[in-house]
Amino acid sequence: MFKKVLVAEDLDSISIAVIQVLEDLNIPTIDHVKYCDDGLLKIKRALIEKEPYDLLISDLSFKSDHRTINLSNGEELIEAANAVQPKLKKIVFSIEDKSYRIKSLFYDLGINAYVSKGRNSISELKKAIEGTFRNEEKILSSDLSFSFNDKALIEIESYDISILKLLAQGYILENISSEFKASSITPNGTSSIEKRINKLKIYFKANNNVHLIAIAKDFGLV
Amino acid sequence: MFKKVLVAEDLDSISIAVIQVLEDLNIPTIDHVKYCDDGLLKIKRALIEKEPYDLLISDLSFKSDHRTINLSNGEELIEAANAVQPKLKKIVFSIEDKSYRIKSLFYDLGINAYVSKGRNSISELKKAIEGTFRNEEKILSSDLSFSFNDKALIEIESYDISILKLLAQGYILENISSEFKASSITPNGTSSIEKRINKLKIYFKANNNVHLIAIAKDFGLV
DNA sequence: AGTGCTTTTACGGATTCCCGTAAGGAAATG
DNA sequence: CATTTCCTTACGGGAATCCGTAAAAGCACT
Repeated sequence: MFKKVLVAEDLDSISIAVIQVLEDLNIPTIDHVKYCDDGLLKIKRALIEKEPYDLLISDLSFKSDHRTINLSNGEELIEAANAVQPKLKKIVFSIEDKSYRIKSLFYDLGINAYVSKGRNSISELKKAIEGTFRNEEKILSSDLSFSFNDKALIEIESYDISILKLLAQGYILENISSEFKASSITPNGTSSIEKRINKLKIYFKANNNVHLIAIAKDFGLV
Repeated sequence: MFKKVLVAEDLDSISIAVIQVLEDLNIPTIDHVKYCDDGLLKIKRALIEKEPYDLLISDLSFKSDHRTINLSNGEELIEAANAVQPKLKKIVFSIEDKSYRIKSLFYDLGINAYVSKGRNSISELKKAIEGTFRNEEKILSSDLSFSFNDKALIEIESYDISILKLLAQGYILENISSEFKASSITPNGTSSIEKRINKLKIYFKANNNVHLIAIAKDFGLV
């Protein structure tokens, strides 16, 4: 079993349970951080001391408070961890259950398992840790209803997300167009962007832009 | 100290910690439900058996799954509980930190304490339980930065929320107007509604309706 | 080059939003 | 009862959207 595990989780009410799982699995070294920045520091230090972590278990969203921080969420922590220790195994333990966001964790950040916080997530977490140790790939907790074969949400790509993000910030078509030109994102004609928004509206069954953004917010796309 | 406490919390990873707090306080009877419906049933049954609960500790958001349910969140559970046992003491333990929503819990649902899930919420929860037992009023966990004297968000009233909700559902001004007429909500002229939306846009510094809804979603108003 | 195909961009009319001004009505004041 | 004030509603012009059509550009293939 794993020898050294790092837990990144801000809510004390949850970290207690996670650590308990790790203790049940007889893992000798268990470290816990409440801020992403501290997590990265610990990973770096462990590498320097030639005693690197075997596994990172991280939440996605972290509350902000008085402290000024560099890494504000689990995605950023994992990305930073990948930069210094690419082979580190990673399990995400979060409330998020939107397939779009979870898929990108596997494809873009190379995580090994995703466990959704739910009514039986402790046993799911245990299974995921064991599966990750046996080098199983793309482990999903069983309460998640989608599979990696679903085509549906893969087609929403980062281009669409960019549009939705700017719309949600109050940009009008023309602003988005010039913003895209400035960032050399194509297509960037107002008309093309308009068409794309139209597709999104059809896809999400939205009556208008306002409705579309409300839905996108619900899906956690922005 | 309290004799009989009910915990309504769906996430197993959190309920473990909450129950541990209650055990530390030597509370003889601790019950735990993962669904709001079950919570109401237990409250009713305890009343019938003449052994009612002293305290309800409830989360706000509950995940939906295969099960069909009547009460879908903590607000509804508390409302239902108030109907059958008005004097029941109530503590809400949730991740929510938007002042608007928290205030309405105190004013509309008469809860005794609100504890925000955070980095030190276990000790905050303990303090809140003790304070509630001593009949202290309107207890807020200390990481929440607002106070009940803030005027700011009180002025957003249910009329505004109705408008925002309908906007988020893709209604145009005219639809909202007729919807309000049908529900006999006044004012209901398109022009008045328009003006009110305008005020909201100024208040939230929104460029347009799309932006406004994005902000409203962030504030948890819809 | 030339052809067919797709993607991108351009344009125009209808609808809706945006925003200022003003008319109409109810309550309050004197 | 007249006047003021506040609230609601009406109206109009300009801006942004919605939605369809068509031209222009890019690309693969021959």
